[in-house]
Amino acid sequence: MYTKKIEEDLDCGIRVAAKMFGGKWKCCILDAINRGINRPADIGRYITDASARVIEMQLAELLFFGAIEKCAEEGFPKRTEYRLTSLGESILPILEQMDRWGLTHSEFIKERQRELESAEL
Amino acid sequence: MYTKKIEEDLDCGIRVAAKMFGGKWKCCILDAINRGINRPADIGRYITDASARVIEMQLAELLFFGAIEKCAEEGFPKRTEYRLTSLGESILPILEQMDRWGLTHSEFIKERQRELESAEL
DNA sequence: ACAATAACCGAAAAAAGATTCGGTAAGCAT
DNA sequence: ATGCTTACCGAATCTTTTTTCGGTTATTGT
Repeated sequence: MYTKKIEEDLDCGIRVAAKMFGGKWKCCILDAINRGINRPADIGRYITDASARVIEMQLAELLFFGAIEKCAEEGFPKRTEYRLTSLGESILPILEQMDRWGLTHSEFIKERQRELESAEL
Repeated sequence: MYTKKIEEDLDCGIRVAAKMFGGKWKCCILDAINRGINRPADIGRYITDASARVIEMQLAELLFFGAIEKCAEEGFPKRTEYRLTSLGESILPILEQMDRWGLTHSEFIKERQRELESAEL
Protein backbone atom coordinates (compact mmCIF):
# COMPACT_ATOMS: atom_id res chain seq x y z
CA MET A 1 0.00 0.00 0.00
CA TYR A 2 1.27 3.36 -1.08
CA THR A 3 2.56 5.83 1.53
CA LYS A 4 1.85 9.50 1.00
CA LYS A 5 4.56 12.13 0.72
CA ILE A 6 2.39 14.91 2.07
CA GLU A 7 1.23 14.07 5.56
CA GLU A 8 -2.49 13.73 6.11
CA ASP A 9 -4.34 15.24 9.01
CA LEU A 10 -6.23 12.45 10.73
CA ASP A 11 -7.46 14.80 13.45
CA CYS A 12 -10.13 15.92 11.02
CA GLY A 13 -13.02 13.46 11.13
CA ILE A 14 -13.92 13.98 7.50
CA ARG A 15 -10.37 13.13 6.46
CA VAL A 16 -10.53 9.92 8.50
CA ALA A 17 -13.81 8.98 6.84
CA ALA A 18 -12.37 9.72 3.39
CA LYS A 19 -9.42 7.49 4.17
CA MET A 20 -11.75 4.62 4.95
CA PHE A 21 -14.26 4.87 2.13
CA GLY A 22 -13.07 7.68 -0.12
CA GLY A 23 -11.59 5.65 -2.97
CA LYS A 24 -13.28 5.65 -6.35
CA TRP A 25 -14.85 2.24 -5.89
CA LYS A 26 -14.85 1.61 -2.14
CA CYS A 27 -18.43 2.75 -1.65
CA CYS A 28 -19.59 0.46 -4.45
CA ILE A 29 -17.63 -2.43 -3.00
CA LEU A 30 -19.15 -1.91 0.46
CA ASP A 31 -22.58 -1.71 -1.14
CA ALA A 32 -21.97 -4.91 -3.10
CA ILE A 33 -20.81 -6.83 -0.04
CA ASN A 34 -23.80 -5.51 1.88
CA ARG A 35 -26.05 -6.95 -0.84
CA GLY A 36 -24.45 -10.35 -0.42
CA ILE A 37 -22.09 -10.14 -3.37
CA ASN A 38 -19.01 -11.07 -1.44
CA ARG A 39 -16.54 -12.87 -3.65
CA PRO A 40 -13.94 -10.86 -5.58
CA ALA A 41 -14.89 -12.26 -8.98
CA ASP A 42 -18.58 -11.60 -8.33
CA ILE A 43 -17.89 -8.05 -7.20
CA GLY A 44 -15.94 -7.58 -10.43
CA ARG A 45 -18.92 -8.79 -12.44
CA TYR A 46 -21.22 -6.52 -10.43
CA ILE A 47 -19.09 -3.38 -10.82
CA THR A 48 -18.34 -3.75 -14.51
CA ASP A 49 -16.66 -0.35 -14.87
CA ALA A 50 -13.87 -1.10 -12.43
CA SER A 51 -10.88 -3.24 -13.29
CA ALA A 52 -10.24 -6.43 -11.36
CA ARG A 53 -6.98 -4.95 -10.09
CA VAL A 54 -8.51 -1.90 -8.47
CA ILE A 55 -11.11 -4.06 -6.76
CA GLU A 56 -8.35 -6.23 -5.32
CA MET A 57 -6.45 -3.18 -4.10
CA GLN A 58 -9.44 -1.52 -2.55
CA LEU A 59 -10.57 -4.76 -0.94
CA ALA A 60 -7.09 -5.00 0.58
CA GLU A 61 -7.39 -1.50 2.02
CA LEU A 62 -10.89 -2.01 3.35
CA LEU A 63 -9.59 -5.21 4.94
CA PHE A 64 -6.53 -3.54 6.39
CA PHE A 65 -8.53 -0.71 7.92
CA GLY A 66 -11.12 -3.12 9.29
CA ALA A 67 -14.26 -2.37 7.29
CA ILE A 68 -14.45 -5.92 5.96
CA GLU A 69 -13.15 -9.32 6.96
CA LYS A 70 -11.96 -12.19 4.84
CA CYS A 71 -13.03 -15.80 5.04
CA ALA A 72 -10.81 -17.82 2.75
CA GLU A 73 -11.14 -21.57 2.38
CA GLU A 74 -7.97 -23.13 1.17
CA GLY A 75 -8.62 -25.88 -1.33
CA PHE A 76 -10.30 -25.25 -4.61
CA PRO A 77 -11.55 -23.15 -6.41
CA LYS A 78 -10.05 -20.91 -3.70
CA ARG A 79 -13.35 -19.65 -2.29
CA THR A 80 -12.75 -16.29 -0.70
CA GLU A 81 -15.59 -14.37 0.85
CA TYR A 82 -15.55 -10.92 2.27
CA ARG A 83 -18.13 -9.60 4.68
CA LEU A 84 -18.74 -6.36 6.49
CA THR A 85 -17.47 -6.01 10.02
CA SER A 86 -19.50 -3.94 12.48
CA LEU A 87 -17.21 -1.05 11.62
CA GLY A 88 -18.06 -1.55 7.95
CA GLU A 89 -21.75 -1.68 8.74
CA SER A 90 -21.50 1.62 10.60
CA ILE A 91 -20.55 3.26 7.28
CA LEU A 92 -23.73 2.18 5.48
CA PRO A 93 -26.00 4.96 6.80
CA ILE A 94 -23.55 7.57 5.53
CA LEU A 95 -23.43 5.95 2.11
CA GLU A 96 -27.22 5.91 2.00
CA GLN A 97 -27.39 9.56 2.94
CA MET A 98 -24.83 10.51 0.29
CA ASP A 99 -26.61 8.44 -2.31
CA ARG A 100 -29.94 10.04 -1.45
CA TRP A 101 -28.44 13.53 -1.64
CA GLY A 102 -26.84 12.74 -4.98
CA LEU A 103 -29.96 11.25 -6.52
CA THR A 104 -32.06 14.17 -5.30
CA HIS A 105 -29.78 16.66 -7.01
CA SER A 106 -28.41 14.64 -9.91
CA GLU A 107 -30.46 16.35 -12.61
CA PHE A 108 -29.32 19.77 -11.49
CA ILE A 109 -25.67 18.72 -11.34
CA LYS A 110 -25.86 16.93 -14.68
CA GLU A 111 -27.29 20.07 -16.26
CA ARG A 112 -24.42 22.16 -14.91
CA GLN A 113 -21.97 19.53 -16.12
CA ARG A 114 -23.42 19.66 -19.62
CA GLU A 115 -23.06 23.42 -19.60
CA LEU A 116 -19.43 23.07 -18.58
CA GLU A 117 -18.70 20.59 -21.33
CA SER A 118 -20.33 22.58 -24.10
CA ALA A 119 -18.45 25.71 -22.97
CA GLU A 120 -15.09 23.93 -23.12
CA LEU A 121 -15.27 22.60 -26.66
CA MET B 1 -12.00 23.63 -14.95
CA TYR B 2 -10.44 20.38 -15.98
CA THR B 3 -12.47 18.01 -18.16
CA LYS B 4 -12.11 14.32 -17.53
CA LYS B 5 -11.01 11.84 -20.15
CA ILE B 6 -12.76 8.94 -18.52
CA GLU B 7 -16.49 9.57 -18.35
CA GLU B 8 -18.08 9.72 -14.92
CA ASP B 9 -21.30 8.02 -14.04
CA LEU B 10 -23.64 10.65 -12.61
CA ASP B 11 -26.47 8.14 -12.29
CA CYS B 12 -24.80 6.97 -9.10
CA GLY B 13 -25.85 9.25 -6.27
CA ILE B 14 -22.60 8.83 -4.39
CA ARG B 15 -20.66 9.91 -7.46
CA VAL B 16 -22.82 13.02 -7.76
CA ALA B 17 -22.21 13.84 -4.10
CA ALA B 18 -18.48 13.32 -4.53
CA LYS B 19 -18.49 15.66 -7.49
CA MET B 20 -20.06 18.38 -5.35
CA PHE B 21 -18.06 18.07 -2.14
CA GLY B 22 -15.45 15.40 -2.80
CA GLY B 23 -12.39 17.59 -3.29
CA LYS B 24 -9.62 17.60 -0.73
CA TRP B 25 -10.66 20.92 0.82
CA LYS B 26 -14.29 21.41 -0.24
CA CYS B 27 -15.72 20.07 3.01
CA CYS B 28 -13.47 22.38 5.02
CA ILE B 29 -14.46 25.35 2.86
CA LEU B 30 -18.15 24.63 3.30
CA ASP B 31 -17.58 24.28 7.03
CA ALA B 32 -15.68 27.58 7.16
CA ILE B 33 -18.38 29.46 5.26
CA ASN B 34 -20.99 27.93 7.51
CA ARG B 35 -19.08 29.31 10.51
CA GLY B 36 -19.20 32.78 9.02
CA ILE B 37 -15.69 32.79 7.57
CA ASN B 38 -16.73 33.83 4.11
CA ARG B 39 -14.01 35.83 2.43
CA PRO B 40 -11.34 34.00 0.42
CA ALA B 41 -8.40 35.46 2.35
CA ASP B 42 -10.04 34.60 5.67
CA ILE B 43 -10.75 31.05 4.54
CA GLY B 44 -7.10 30.81 3.58
CA ARG B 45 -6.07 31.89 7.04
CA TYR B 46 -8.53 29.45 8.59
CA ILE B 47 -7.42 26.44 6.53
CA THR B 48 -3.69 26.95 6.87
CA ASP B 49 -2.70 23.67 5.22
CA ALA B 50 -4.30 24.46 1.88
CA SER B 51 -2.70 26.74 -0.68
CA ALA B 52 -4.53 29.91 -1.69
CA ARG B 53 -4.77 28.59 -5.22
CA VAL B 54 -6.63 25.43 -4.37
CA ILE B 55 -9.08 27.40 -2.25
CA GLU B 56 -9.79 29.67 -5.22
CA MET B 57 -10.27 26.72 -7.51
CA GLN B 58 -12.52 24.84 -5.17
CA LEU B 59 -14.54 27.96 -4.40
CA ALA B 60 -15.03 28.34 -8.15
CA GLU B 61 -16.31 24.79 -8.43
CA LEU B 62 -18.61 25.08 -5.43
CA LEU B 63 -19.92 28.28 -6.98
CA PHE B 64 -20.37 26.74 -10.40
CA PHE B 65 -22.26 23.76 -9.05
CA GLY B 66 -24.41 25.98 -6.85
CA ALA B 67 -23.36 25.13 -3.30
CA ILE B 68 -22.31 28.70 -2.59
CA GLU B 69 -23.06 32.14 -3.97
CA LYS B 70 -20.81 35.11 -4.39
CA CYS B 71 -21.48 38.67 -3.27
CA ALA B 72 -18.75 40.86 -4.65
CA GLU B 73 -18.72 44.59 -4.08
CA GLU B 74 -16.76 46.35 -6.72
CA GLY B 75 -14.67 49.15 -5.28
CA PHE B 76 -11.98 48.48 -2.81
CA PRO B 77 -10.46 46.44 -1.14
CA LYS B 78 -12.51 44.16 -3.42
CA ARG B 79 -14.74 42.72 -0.69
CA THR B 80 -15.91 39.34 -1.87
CA GLU B 81 -18.10 37.22 0.34
CA TYR B 82 -19.31 33.74 -0.26
CA ARG B 83 -22.29 32.23 1.47
CA LEU B 84 -24.04 28.90 1.40
CA THR B 85 -27.05 28.48 -0.84
CA SER B 86 -29.88 26.23 0.31
CA LEU B 87 -28.24 23.51 -1.76
CA GLY B 88 -25.00 24.08 0.12
CA GLU B 89 -26.83 23.97 3.43
CA SER B 90 -28.37 20.65 2.51
CA ILE B 91 -24.85 19.18 2.49
CA LEU B 92 -24.06 20.14 6.09
CA PRO B 93 -25.82 17.20 7.78
CA ILE B 94 -23.78 14.78 5.68
CA LEU B 95 -20.55 16.54 6.60
CA GLU B 96 -21.50 16.38 10.26
CA GLN B 97 -22.23 12.70 10.00
CA MET B 98 -18.94 12.00 8.27
CA ASP B 99 -17.06 14.09 10.79
CA ARG B 100 -18.72 12.27 13.67
CA TRP B 101 -17.93 8.88 12.14
CA GLY B 102 -14.33 9.89 11.59
CA LEU B 103 -13.79 11.28 15.06
CA THR B 104 -15.38 8.21 16.62
CA HIS B 105 -12.97 5.92 14.82
CA SER B 106 -9.93 8.12 14.40
CA GLU B 107 -7.83 6.43 17.08
CA PHE B 108 -8.40 3.03 15.53
CA ILE B 109 -7.59 4.25 12.02
CA LYS B 110 -4.52 6.16 13.23
CA GLU B 111 -3.24 3.04 14.92
CA ARG B 112 -3.61 1.03 11.70
CA GLN B 113 -1.92 3.83 9.80
CA ARG B 114 1.04 3.76 12.18
CA GLU B 115 1.32 0.03 11.70
CA LEU B 116 1.35 0.51 7.94
CA GLU B 117 4.06 3.14 8.11
CA SER B 118 6.35 1.20 10.41
CA ALA B 119 5.99 -1.88 8.19
CA GLU B 120 6.95 0.03 5.08
CA LEU B 121 10.23 1.54 6.29
C1' DA C 1 6.55 56.67 -5.69
C1' DC C 2 6.31 52.35 -3.12
C1' DA C 3 4.97 48.58 -0.34
C1' DA C 4 0.90 46.03 1.13
C1' DT C 5 -3.35 43.73 0.43
C1' DA C 6 -7.38 41.41 -1.85
C1' DA C 7 -9.07 38.53 -5.45
C1' DC C 8 -8.00 35.96 -9.11
C1' DC C 9 -5.81 33.41 -13.14
C1' DG C 10 -2.48 30.34 -16.19
C1' DA C 11 0.80 27.00 -16.49
C1' DA C 12 4.28 23.85 -14.94
C1' DA C 13 5.39 20.44 -11.79
C1' DA C 14 4.54 17.16 -8.26
C1' DA C 15 1.78 13.91 -5.98
C1' DA C 16 -1.87 10.74 -5.66
C1' DG C 17 -4.84 7.55 -7.57
C1' DA C 18 -6.56 4.31 -11.17
C1' DT C 19 -5.80 1.30 -15.10
C1' DT C 20 -3.52 -1.96 -17.95
C1' DC C 21 -0.66 -5.79 -18.52
C1' DG C 22 1.76 -9.70 -17.50
C1' DG C 23 2.66 -12.87 -14.19
C1' DT C 24 1.93 -16.67 -10.13
C1' DA C 25 -0.36 -21.00 -8.12
C1' DA C 26 -3.83 -24.41 -7.82
C1' DG C 27 -7.33 -27.43 -9.41
C1' DC C 28 -10.95 -28.84 -12.67
C1' DA C 29 -12.71 -30.44 -17.35
C1' DT C 30 -11.75 -31.93 -21.88
C1' DA D 1 -1.29 -31.52 -22.16
C1' DT D 2 -4.25 -27.45 -22.85
C1' DG D 3 -7.45 -24.35 -21.57
C1' DC D 4 -10.47 -22.60 -17.99
C1' DT D 5 -11.31 -20.31 -13.53
C1' DT D 6 -10.18 -18.07 -8.93
C1' DA D 7 -7.41 -15.11 -6.20
C1' DC D 8 -3.72 -12.32 -6.01
C1' DC D 9 0.59 -9.44 -6.88
C1' DG D 10 4.28 -6.07 -9.15
C1' DA D 11 5.30 -2.64 -12.16
C1' DA D 12 4.66 0.57 -15.87
C1' DT D 13 1.62 3.86 -17.53
C1' DC D 14 -1.98 7.07 -17.67
C1' DT D 15 -5.33 10.16 -15.54
C1' DT D 16 -6.73 13.22 -12.11
C1' DT D 17 -5.91 16.32 -8.42
C1' DT D 18 -3.16 19.37 -5.77
C1' DT D 19 0.65 22.43 -5.19
C1' DT D 20 3.86 25.90 -6.38
C1' DC D 21 5.04 29.93 -8.66
C1' DG D 22 4.73 33.96 -11.16
C1' DG D 23 1.75 37.00 -12.84
C1' DT D 24 -2.57 40.94 -13.17
C1' DT D 25 -5.60 44.69 -11.38
C1' DA D 26 -7.02 48.01 -8.35
C1' DT D 27 -6.83 50.64 -3.95
C1' DT D 28 -5.21 52.07 0.43
C1' DG D 29 -1.54 53.71 3.65
C1' DT D 30 3.12 55.74 4.11
